[in-house]
Amino acid sequence: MNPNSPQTVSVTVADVARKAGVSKATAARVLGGYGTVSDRVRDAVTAAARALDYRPNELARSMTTGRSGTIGVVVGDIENPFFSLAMRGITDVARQAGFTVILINSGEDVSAEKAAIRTLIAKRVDGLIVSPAKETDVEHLREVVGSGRPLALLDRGINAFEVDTVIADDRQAAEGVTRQLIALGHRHIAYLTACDTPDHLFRTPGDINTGSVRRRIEGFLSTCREAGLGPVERWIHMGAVIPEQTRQIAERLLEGKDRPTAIIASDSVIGLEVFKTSRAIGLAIPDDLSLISFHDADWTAVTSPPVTVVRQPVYQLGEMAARLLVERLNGFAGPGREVVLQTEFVERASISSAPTLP
Amino acid sequence: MNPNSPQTVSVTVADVARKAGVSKATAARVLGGYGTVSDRVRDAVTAAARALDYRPNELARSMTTGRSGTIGVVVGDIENPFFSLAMRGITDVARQAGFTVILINSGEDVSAEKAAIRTLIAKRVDGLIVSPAKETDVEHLREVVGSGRPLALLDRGINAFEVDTVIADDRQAAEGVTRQLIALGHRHIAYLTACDTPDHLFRTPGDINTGSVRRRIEGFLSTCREAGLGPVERWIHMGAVIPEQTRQIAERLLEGKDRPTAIIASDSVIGLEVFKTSRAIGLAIPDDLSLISFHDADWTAVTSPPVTVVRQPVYQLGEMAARLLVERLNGFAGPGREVVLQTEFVERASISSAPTLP
DNA sequence: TTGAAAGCGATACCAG
DNA sequence: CTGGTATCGCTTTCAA
Repeated sequence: MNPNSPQTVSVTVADVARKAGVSKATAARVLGGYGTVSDRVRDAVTAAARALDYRPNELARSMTTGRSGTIGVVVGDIENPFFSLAMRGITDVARQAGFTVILINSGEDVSAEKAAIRTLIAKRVDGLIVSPAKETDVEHLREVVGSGRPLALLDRGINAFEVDTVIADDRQAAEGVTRQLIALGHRHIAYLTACDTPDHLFRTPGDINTGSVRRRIEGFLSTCREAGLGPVERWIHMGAVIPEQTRQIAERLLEGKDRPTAIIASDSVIGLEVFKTSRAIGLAIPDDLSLISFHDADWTAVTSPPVTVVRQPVYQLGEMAARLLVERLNGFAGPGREVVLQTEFVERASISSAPTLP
Repeated sequence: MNPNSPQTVSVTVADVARKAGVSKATAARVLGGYGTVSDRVRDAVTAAARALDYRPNELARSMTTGRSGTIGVVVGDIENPFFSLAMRGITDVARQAGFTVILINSGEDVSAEKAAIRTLIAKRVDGLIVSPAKETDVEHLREVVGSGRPLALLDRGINAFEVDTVIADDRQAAEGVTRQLIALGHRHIAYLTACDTPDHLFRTPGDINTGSVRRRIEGFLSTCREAGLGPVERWIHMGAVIPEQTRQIAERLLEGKDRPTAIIASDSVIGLEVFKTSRAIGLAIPDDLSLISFHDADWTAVTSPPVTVVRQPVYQLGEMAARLLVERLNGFAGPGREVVLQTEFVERASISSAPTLP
């Protein structure tokens, strides 16, 4: 058969074996690279395989070995630069370790996350990396570990049970920036996040389902309280899910009579929108308003003024999660590990001393 | 068995059948949702499945059906906002159509791309979406269609053989922006791209392996020539792969004696670096230098001045590629289709009349 | 070192 | 409507 002709039906080990004049088992041994075979036979089989353009069927292999060579990844939204960069870290490590990656977006929706995990288990992934949408609803994650598959959590931890977790030191980072703002004389600081509650009101950190954000808010609150500052719970504004909502929140905030002199944005998408809004309103950064954003997105360096940010080691977060998972896949069986990566405070020009308000 | 207990060995149709007191075939029919069964039996099997916490094994299913329910996607770099957004379009369509997505990064390297495709075929993906690193080296893509699997090309076409292709109207877009600059009096316009040749010198569009960029350059060149402008080939600068290289190119260009009065950046990463560099050098945009960038990245709207860009329908590019592929997967067998999506010229404030140079 | 044969977990055809 | 059985392509004992 012409090797270039469209190959409708795939050639199997049996075909190669026949052509090479050996048994199926022997052909499989050289094709699969296991067991021992004589050089003469190896050459014959290899030649036959090449002639027939043999392509191994990984599905069949997985059936018998029980390992699929794939890891499943569930993230909120691959379009988000945070996740796409973390994903790059994951895929790099995975490929190097010989694994392939199946990606599913949850859209930060728990039921979609559950469906995703079901699908991945059905596909018999060897392990999973998940960035859980909610820390309070984790039965499906428990099932994963129950199924015997290793699980690594990305950016958001679940204290409830023992799995490998990789997060950044969000709490300390939040404490640091808050302290900084307070030192500059700010007495009313707003914190904007995409997280939300049914009635859009913040009461306690327990209301926050996203671990990274909850830790930041805890740090923010405790630092404000230590400094004896006002009704800090009311300074936390939720529901900045899409730019339009963020804009509305920012407008209400900045045009109100008791406006904050500083804003902490929980991610770069929010930071960008706050930046735009304050400009639209005519407030000057940093003179009228100080702004600090989490996530060192590329645009933060080119605005006027450039934005002071908390740089998270996003690529490394993904890399480490994959590394921990691969270790498990290779047999490591110790207790769940929690890795906390350091953030970095990048000082630029969007914060200054608090203005003296009327 | 306690349903919460770690389930080391997976339960199969045979187990469910036994528990329900029916044959394997019958249990498989209700579990797989095919064939016909009586209500009584259906209930019994369903109950047994639930009690045993049965999880279907998609691998086994794929073995017999020959369909894996997965599509493979090979992109240059998922970290790049262009690809991550396109990927979002792909995954959205795929999920809705009941497919799952395996993602592999090629790093714009052809040999990695080849390996990726081998892997994906071994995993028996039902179809592939590829953004080919080089248009001149496509034997492996030919093999894909030879294997009987549908293939869709993203952002970069291969005229050589018939597959579905989705691109943007890069050529017209480039013509448009070039015409605009010429109308504003610019007589020396530079084009910066990440594409490269061994000696870093541009000679003909044939040197450009990335289809989208080649088409833009063709449009740029022909428009300049029509206007009777200078040594246009020398206005094309290659090798702006990483920010550092881009900076060097931009510095050399802007500090040279015959400096261009306008720059077209082939993507937003390059545009960002040109913006930074011109500011560092002390050239004012748009008075000293006009800048137009491809890709409407989010930062382009918040700089001072905001940057004029060519907006590409990136999400839709991915969406459409997936849509075409899914159609094939559902049996469509017509000839290869080429879909060209419209770009949009977003006029902001980074271009103006050419300055009168000394 | 090699071969025969038994799975892996589903689907699908053919009888009954 | 239900059951028996061959089959998918590969791995993996177990003997020879």
